[in-house]
This record gives sequence, structure tokens and C-alpha cells, in this order.
Amino acid sequence: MAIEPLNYLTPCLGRTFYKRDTNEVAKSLLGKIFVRKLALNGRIIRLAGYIIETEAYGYRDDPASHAFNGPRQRNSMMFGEVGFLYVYFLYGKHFCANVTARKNDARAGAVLIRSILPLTGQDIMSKMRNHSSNLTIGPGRVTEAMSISMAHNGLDVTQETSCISIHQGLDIDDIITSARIGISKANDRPWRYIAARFVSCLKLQNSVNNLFKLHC
DNA sequence: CGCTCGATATTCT
DNA sequence: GAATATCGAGCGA
Repeated sequence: MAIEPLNYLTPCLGRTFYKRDTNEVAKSLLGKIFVRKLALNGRIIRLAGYIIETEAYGYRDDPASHAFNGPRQRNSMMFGEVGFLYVYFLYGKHFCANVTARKNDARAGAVLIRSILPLTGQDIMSKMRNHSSNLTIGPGRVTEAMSISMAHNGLDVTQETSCISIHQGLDIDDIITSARIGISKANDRPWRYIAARFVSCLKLQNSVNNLFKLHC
């Protein structure tokens, strides 16, 4: 599969993109371009990749969501305006990056960015990860490869000037759905989404074998 | 390839 | 105290 290098920047997705049902946004984000601008050795480096795996997290309807028990310090972004980054620290080691998204009548919601397919800056990602394989497959790996941490919680991803932004890319309609990964509650909800055309990129990763539990 | 297990800090009960 | 939206090393086949 040939992936075209990213030589130009497509426009940012606007606020209204995220002001829809969280699961719809999770599906729509597949194929969109996740961009991280990074100051390195006195220059601005751009890291970018297609979003190829996401998960939706809700509110009172979703016991697996951080928002389930109501607003707290950690999850406050999930209750705020849509199109912003919600970053949290997990297992004492990893960061996970979400984008807030929900309908007007929903109180909280966010989409977890689980995996991307590198388009530019793969060499930098490799250095950040200190690994040569599985660079950006898995939420903890995405944030490590792109150097994302708690400092980025609350960033507006609809602004081109933000150091993290999400841009127009592919319109994906070949979507695989499955149960979410790594949760013990609400396992019955098929709120994990994968761009089917890129599924071969995920297959290398062992944790993704759960992929076919629900579908295929 | 697939499975098990430890790391390690914040949040929840 | 227990659980956690994870990762990678180590092991056996």
C-alpha cells in the first residue's frame, strides 16, 4: 500500500465537525490528518498521520467513560466545548489523547485517538519512541511518538496555529466496528472504529487481535 | 506467533 | 486498598 507523503497542509476541521454524536465523530475522524508541530533544534518540525483507529466515550450512558461519575478535575475537558484535546495519564506511564465531541444535548463526550498511520516525520517519531516498530499503533504509542503530554490538555485542535490540530484527509466509509479495548465495563458497546483499508497496519500489533472478536 | 506478567501514579471505593 | 481507555519484556511453541 502506497501512502503519499504529506507535502501540503489541508484545512483544519471546524468546530461543527465535532458538534455531533460522539460515535459519528469517532467514525468521521478515520482518515483525517492528525498534525503535531514541534520545536526541535531551533526549527519547527511537522509530524502528521492519518487517524486509523478511534474509540468513542460518552457520559451517563457509558460506565467505561471517565465522565460517567460527573465532572472532576481530570475529566473537565470532556464537559467543555467540542474540538479540544483531553489528555490523561494512565498506568503511571502513558498519556492518552482524546478530542472532545458531542451533540448539543449531550453533556460530555470524547474520542480516543488509538492509532495513526505516519505521513511525515516518521524518523522523528522513531526517535521519540526509541523503537523501530509499532510507532503509532496504540494510544500510548501515539502520544509518545508525537511527544504529547499533560501540557497539551485543553488545546484547540480546530486552530491551525495550535501545535496539535486535525485536518481534512480521506473520507473513509470502509469501517470495522468492535468492542473497545482495555476496559472492563460496558464491553457490550461496539464503539471502537477502524479504517478497514488500513487494517493490515494494525494486524502487526498483538493487542489488536481482539479486532475480530465482534466482527468479521 | 500468542500468552502472561510487572511497572508505576492517579483516581475511585 | 483496588482498579486502571497501556506497553513491552520474557517465555513457550
